[in-house]
Amino acid sequence: MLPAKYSPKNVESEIFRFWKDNDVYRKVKEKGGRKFYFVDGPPYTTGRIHLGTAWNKVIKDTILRYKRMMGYTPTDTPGWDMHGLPIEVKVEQELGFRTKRDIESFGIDKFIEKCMNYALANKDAMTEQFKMLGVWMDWERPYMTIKAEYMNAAWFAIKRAYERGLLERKKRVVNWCYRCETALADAEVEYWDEEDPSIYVKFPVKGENNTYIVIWTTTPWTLPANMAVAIHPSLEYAKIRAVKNGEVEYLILAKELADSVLGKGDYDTWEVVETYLGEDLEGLEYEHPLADEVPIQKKWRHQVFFADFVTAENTGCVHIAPGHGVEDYELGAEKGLEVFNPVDDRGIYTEEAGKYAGKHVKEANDEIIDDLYRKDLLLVEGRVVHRYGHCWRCKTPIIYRATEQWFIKITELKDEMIREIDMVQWIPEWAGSARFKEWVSNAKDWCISRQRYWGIPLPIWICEECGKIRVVGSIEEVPWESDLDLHRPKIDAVIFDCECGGKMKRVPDVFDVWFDSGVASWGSIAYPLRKEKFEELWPADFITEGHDQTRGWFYSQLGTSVICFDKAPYKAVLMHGFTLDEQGRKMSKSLGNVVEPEEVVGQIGADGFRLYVLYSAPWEDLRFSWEEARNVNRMLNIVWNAVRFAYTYMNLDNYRFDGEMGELKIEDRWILSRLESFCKEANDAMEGYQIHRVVRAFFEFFVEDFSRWYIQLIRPRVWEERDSPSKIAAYYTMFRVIDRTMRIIAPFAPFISEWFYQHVIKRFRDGKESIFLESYPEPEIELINSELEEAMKVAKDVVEAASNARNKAKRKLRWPLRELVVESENEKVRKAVELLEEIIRYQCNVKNVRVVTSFEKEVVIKPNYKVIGPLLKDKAGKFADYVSNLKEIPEKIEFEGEEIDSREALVVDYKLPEGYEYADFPGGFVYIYKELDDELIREAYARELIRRIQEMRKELDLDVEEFIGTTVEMDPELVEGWEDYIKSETRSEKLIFGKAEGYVKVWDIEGKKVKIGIKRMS
RNA sequence: GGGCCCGUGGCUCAGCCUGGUUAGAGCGCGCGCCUGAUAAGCGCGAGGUCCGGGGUUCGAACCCCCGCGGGCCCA
Repeated sequence: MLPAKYSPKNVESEIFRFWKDNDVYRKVKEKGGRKFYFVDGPPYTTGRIHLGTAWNKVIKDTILRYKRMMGYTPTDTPGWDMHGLPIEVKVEQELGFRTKRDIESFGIDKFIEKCMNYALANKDAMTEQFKMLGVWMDWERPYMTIKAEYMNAAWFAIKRAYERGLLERKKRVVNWCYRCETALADAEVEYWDEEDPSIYVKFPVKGENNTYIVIWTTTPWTLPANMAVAIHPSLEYAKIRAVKNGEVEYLILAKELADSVLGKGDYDTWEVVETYLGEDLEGLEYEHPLADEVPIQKKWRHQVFFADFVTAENTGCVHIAPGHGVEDYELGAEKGLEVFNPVDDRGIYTEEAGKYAGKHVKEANDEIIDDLYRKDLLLVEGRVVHRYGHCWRCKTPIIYRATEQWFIKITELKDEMIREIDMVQWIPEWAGSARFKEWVSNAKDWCISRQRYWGIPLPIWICEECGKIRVVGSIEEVPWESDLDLHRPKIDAVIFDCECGGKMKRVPDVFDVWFDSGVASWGSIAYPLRKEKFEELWPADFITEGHDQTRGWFYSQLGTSVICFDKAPYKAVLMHGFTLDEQGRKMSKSLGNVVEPEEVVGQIGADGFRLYVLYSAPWEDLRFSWEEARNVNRMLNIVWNAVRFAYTYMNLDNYRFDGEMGELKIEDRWILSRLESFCKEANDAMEGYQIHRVVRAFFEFFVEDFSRWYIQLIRPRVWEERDSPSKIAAYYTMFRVIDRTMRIIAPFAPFISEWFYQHVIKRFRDGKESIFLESYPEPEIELINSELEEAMKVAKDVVEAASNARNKAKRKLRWPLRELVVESENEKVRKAVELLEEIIRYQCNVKNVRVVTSFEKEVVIKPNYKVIGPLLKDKAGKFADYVSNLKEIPEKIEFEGEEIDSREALVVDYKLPEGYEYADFPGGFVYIYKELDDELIREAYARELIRRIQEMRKELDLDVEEFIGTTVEMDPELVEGWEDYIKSETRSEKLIFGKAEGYVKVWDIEGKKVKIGIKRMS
């Protein structure tokens, strides 16, 4: 016997042990087959997996297992993204560090060691979590971004970029984190709402008294670096005469914005005295508002320029600081402005900032506002809530700073990248054609340098004497012994001799971590250090990641790959969604709505977890719901029960699956057809990576068709004689269904399918060591009989309708009825009912089934009181009289001068011949004859009796085959003629009407007291 | 301001690409039923302006356009 209840825990621990003890994973891998290059997007080694990463790996594992069963040997090297700021920040926190100086004095070597150990420990912890989900990857041999052979892949790429003229060192405004003291890529900036100062500042126009250009800013700290004002050439500007406390001043700003701006200040009156287009203002000079505080500003001329990016917002005049803004910088470059940046790495003003030197920019805001106020250059001061960028790891607000950085000129590669996007199969299609293309076409040059420690060192050496650059493209050009010794500070000690006789030193920067993972498609197979695999496999056949990777890994890989090979590194990309909580919110610690994968697995098992996450469309966000997760578990329980049913009887009969079909009955042919239809659906869906369709089809087939319908139909057949051809057919059919279905669903639910393979499938036929050494079933199309499938649908509908009619007639199913009539004008329906008449008769518990095109019933038209009541009030009664004379529904009703919609006001009922009840179904109507005669009642009583004896047998915990003696205290006439039936159904050797003996219970059958006694015979 | 996605009973979601009976499922709710797969299971019922508005079409949840609401990303 199989365990009565499905216990995921027991199933999983047994299978884990089985796989481990027998080294199954290795055997499956060694089976060999066609190549399939899968690249794992490396999760960052945070130490814990969350629902999203768990979902991600489950999708991957399902695809890999499917591919293996399809005869491929997919690469299944898991990856780990191990460098970067997040780990540095963690280690810094652990050590209580606040700045880079703390790290330097602690020792970079020791710091790096800490980071490495931290990353490695996290990797190990996460590996265990992934294993728990049943993910079969080569955990012993992962690829890691910290390995020399991997770092080599990044060096190779940067060298290629350099050779192609795509690597550039330039001063640019970058996102800067002053806590981490490093540049950040756009992808590393996270936006959320924050409150900042919002100030309107008056810039004095040169040579004119009391005349000002008005600008607006949320970053007062950038004003010391102001170099210009930008306006839009075709926007209308105005000079406003404004009066405050009797004093007059003139303000220049966009005309349409004047009232709203002036209204904020404390002016008494104002009026437009002059208007001009932006272009008339070009070249207008002004004095820097903080020229006294920042003396160096007196060196430069300040004037007004055009810029297209100016919009009619705020004042229409934009403060330009080329050292602190991307657009500012670009405008500055165009107009030849100085890139003035008086802020250092830590966000502290340098000496150049004059009076503000030594202050932190965020602290200087207030002082600058005060100074402006004191000088009467502050029109108004307020606060504003707006979206502002933050360092995505340490959450510090970023600032913009012009610094020297290393860039990849993505802008020159865009066309090629976009062309390559079209060569890739995207699932869903819009992930590539819309979302990713949009991102790439807006991409800017990629800043790849970081002023940090824990990362792949930039392999760029510069001569201190002549400035010559050497980009190293292979680790073989530098001394290295072990896997892990290419990090800082060791690599910093490598010095080359320059042709000029000078010394070449390495640029101290490390790579942006996105560059690390960007080279995964060859780094993971150690190219170019080793070449064979690359030549055989590249590019990847398939990758899958969440939609956040549009700007992440999909992008970084495409960029590096186009640089190195002019080609996309992947052929197919499945983009999946995000996991959210039930309300659709992000899961976060602060909201307290985080659900841990272990928690889910603990409740419903790994198979349950997997099927739950694979149940909905992968590209949609997944709102996690415990309710739904448990529901999947319930369905698995039905699967368990269905298999257990089959097993129980096949086992009892020592069944052997040898291809002998016996005599297949129509329901057998039906479920075998459905099996192949399901199999076809699964195969088709998997080819298009429509994973959820397989899971849905599986439950539909196995729970709905096999368990709820087929097994109900064949229950009597498993009690037939051992060599009965009909029973053999049932066994053959059930076995085939289970065998094939388990193999189809194995990639999705590996534990339960392996368990059934070991305990059920191999019990009745020879097999392989593991289900994963079997091949994935391909549909046998010739067994599909769509007409029969259609017909069975009709039969099911009829049975449902009959059940409905019984409900109305208050006739429970145990009570047999004389007749069931199906009324339909549809030829297909009639044929189906005739074909499956026996099934309908048995399922509906009726003696006779009849099909007619038209049943003798009378149409009765009644008023719909719900509608006409409120409408006609006291006239409703009169209306009812009027309606009672109608023979058919008229199009329109004119009643007492009112026009009434007949569809709303009338309801149709049918008057049936005496004794019938009806219900409708999609093909027509079903009628049952509900009257009982003595013969039916005797049968009904017999069944009532049987049912109770069965329950008593169970209460005594009797074996199914055990014989009993039964004594019943009731009028024997009630079941006359059914004695043998009762005896055989209940395995009673004797049935005596007399004093109840043995295990005795008193029952109430339809109001009659009946005492039943049973006892064991042996 | 831009791009993408989403909006279907109280809840979670299929269906939409490829238009075609009366729009489905599960959960929840109400009423029943069944029972040697059984601390399960099954049926029936109530509950839907398929976000709104226009268009294309003989026909739109589905295709197109314009809105509204939500999410993500970008500015």
